[in-house]
Amino acid sequence: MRFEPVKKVNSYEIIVDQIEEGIREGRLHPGDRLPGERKLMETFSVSRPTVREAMRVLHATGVVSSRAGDPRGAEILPFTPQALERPLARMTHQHGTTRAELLQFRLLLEGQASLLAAAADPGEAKQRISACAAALDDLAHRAGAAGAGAATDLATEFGELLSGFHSSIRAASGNQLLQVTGQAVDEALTTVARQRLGEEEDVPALRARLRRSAEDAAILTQRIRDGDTGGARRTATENIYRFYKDRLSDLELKALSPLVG
Amino acid sequence: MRFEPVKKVNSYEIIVDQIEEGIREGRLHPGDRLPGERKLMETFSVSRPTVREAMRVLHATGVVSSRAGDPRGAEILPFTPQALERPLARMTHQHGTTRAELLQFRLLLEGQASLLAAAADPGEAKQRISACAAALDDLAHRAGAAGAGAATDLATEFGELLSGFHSSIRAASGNQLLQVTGQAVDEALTTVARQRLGEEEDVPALRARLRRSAEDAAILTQRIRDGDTGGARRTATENIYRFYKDRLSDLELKALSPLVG
DNA sequence: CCTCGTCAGCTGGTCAGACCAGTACAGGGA
DNA sequence: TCCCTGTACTGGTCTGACCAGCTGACGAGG
Repeated sequence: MRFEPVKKVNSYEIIVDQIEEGIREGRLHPGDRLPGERKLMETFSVSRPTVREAMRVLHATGVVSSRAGDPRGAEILPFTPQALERPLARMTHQHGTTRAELLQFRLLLEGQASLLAAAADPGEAKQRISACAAALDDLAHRAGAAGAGAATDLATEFGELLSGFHSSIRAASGNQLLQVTGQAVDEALTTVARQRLGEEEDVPALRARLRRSAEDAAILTQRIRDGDTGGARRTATENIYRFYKDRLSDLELKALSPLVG
Repeated sequence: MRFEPVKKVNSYEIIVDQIEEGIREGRLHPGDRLPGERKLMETFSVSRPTVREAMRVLHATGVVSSRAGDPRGAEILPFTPQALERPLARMTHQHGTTRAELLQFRLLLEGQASLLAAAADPGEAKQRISACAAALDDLAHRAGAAGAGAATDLATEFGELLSGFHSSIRAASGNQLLQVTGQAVDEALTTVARQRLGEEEDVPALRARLRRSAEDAAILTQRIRDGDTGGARRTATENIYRFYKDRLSDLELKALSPLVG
């Protein structure tokens, strides 16, 4: 006979589980309202602090939102990628995850996202990719012609457009997991690594890089529109690899190289 | 002049942020102990319920663990993949993520993990892959010869070994993000989809599938040991694809096919 | 000397009751 | 009709209390 270790279940966990189960099973939908705390303490037969601890957990994990004074009670929120970012960021910092691993994972995801996007049926999602690529191209021309604006502003706008381009590819892949995970990794990288990358860069170099990225994006877009799955994957990984090539250590590049080509 | 929207920060969030920041910046390490709640309410100048709400959040997200009566206070935990499983599972259920997407994501991750494992230097991690493949082979032979045991027991042991095999590959990839994400998706799939898959299966069919999986694992192991990155990726995806081929709808298979080969 | 049961002093878990600031909404004033 | 205000709630926070459980020290027994 086998025994099981005694696991004590705190009261708040029971409440959290019941509410999350209600959401999972479709009895509670985003936008629905939970009863007030004083009502909940009756239905669960616990005191208000216990109810509050449960609500705190649901609040902190992005399941519900509540405002003081709102007589409609806490609102059930739709899922957000942000819910994944917290643990991802924690893992990155605490678990000894290096920047190289983060980049490697990103390269891997973007490559597969491009492949799936190429395999997907043409439609609105693919048009958004083209629009994002066009916006990048537009910025590249504007920056080259006018030459106005500080380097940091240009770099920021550039980064946002590039991020949006990749986001549109992930969206076109048709896989929400890929989409959300990619977004979380993307933002984690922004937070973690941006300060050490591309800070000290003069304007001409930035413009050159911008032009190159715009061209790369155009090529990748074409591959995806052509439905060239293998080519899209290869182009996406090569683009990102080249993007980082001059600014990473040999050790970090070595981690990325197996995924290229 | 630009104004910012008023964001009300609850007291507990300040405490949570401070503790998480301490962990991020290396002032608090896993295994360290936090002061008791009554001590914390002094240092943060708040009441005990507020401290408790903060501790609840940290407890629920797997950052700390606490037991009643322990005078050493709450313990800071190391990061666990389980922290990602919660939001992943929630996303799967609530955000309309289908089983096809989950499988697609898994196929994608396992393929890339095998590629990276093949690219990695030989070492202890690769030996563990061989050991897991050998264990699968052993079970296949034992099941074929003795024929004892119920089908469910056999299926359970089979599933655990196969899961361990894939886990060892992810570990050998050298990327913790890949490892953790893969594990989370794996377990999410187990929870979500197992009841609808492989339930009604007779023993001979199960044995045949077991033998096939053991052979597949052996081939994949060889590719990884040979350092054949492309071959490892292809073999891994094909194996998983064939594993599911007879038990999924055409629509689901169509989602997987772009990743195969 | 070592082992083991006992017990005090703490811990976290839970409760009851209270006050305050903030919100929604109905009803009265313009 | 519109705006304003009051009211009756809400959640946020605090105080104070009790209980069950753990740890570690102490002392009885070997």
